[in-house]
Amino acid sequence: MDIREIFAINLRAARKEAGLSQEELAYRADLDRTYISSLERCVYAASIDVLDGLAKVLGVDPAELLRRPEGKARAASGPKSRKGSKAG
Amino acid sequence: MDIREIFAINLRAARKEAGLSQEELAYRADLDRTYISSLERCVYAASIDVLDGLAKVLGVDPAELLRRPEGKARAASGPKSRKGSKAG
DNA sequence: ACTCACCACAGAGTATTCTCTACAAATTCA
DNA sequence: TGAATTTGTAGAGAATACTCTGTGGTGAGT
Repeated sequence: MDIREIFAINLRAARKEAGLSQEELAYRADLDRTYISSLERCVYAASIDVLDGLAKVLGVDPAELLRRPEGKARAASGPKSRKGSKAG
Repeated sequence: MDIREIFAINLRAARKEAGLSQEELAYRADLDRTYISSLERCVYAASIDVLDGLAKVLGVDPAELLRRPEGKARAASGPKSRKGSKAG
């Protein structure tokens, strides 16, 4: 599990915990909405300045956002083809 | 205390702890020597990829490098004017 | 004085992050 | 089904991280 993924997972979790949309978080952290989206999809490696800004808004410690999730969530690696069971 | 400073302090401490020079650390982490120097002087905001690479080489947790030093270190702020008016 | 190892610092170039605009899929609500 | 909200994604440009090269300063050992 790479550091971007750890960060992405923690970021999304903390964001939801705070009850914020990507847009609202972006606004408060003075960042772009699409960039938040990218971070949660591991597109970029955020700088520690960005990390710090997000942590402040989310009310967590910066180091917390890089902490590898304990349960380790091996299953979360790939959403396989979830399209099949649509049955609609 | 800004996040770059926290990182700089922790990086330098971990590096010395590991008994490495900036050059040796740079080599092992596949980074440039002058860049390591810059990071320890808060010139740049490292990306989390770099942070992760350095943490691996130094044998510490990535989150550890962002952990605010306990205690304080308020005194270490500035090397006063050590120039001594050299005058050409 | 000389060498050696280590570090600060600057300038220019390359690579990557981050912003902005725009469109579309997914989700929620009525 | 339809409207509002949220998120994914793409492309182009501005900002900044990161590399490479070179200069100089400091302290230890000879």
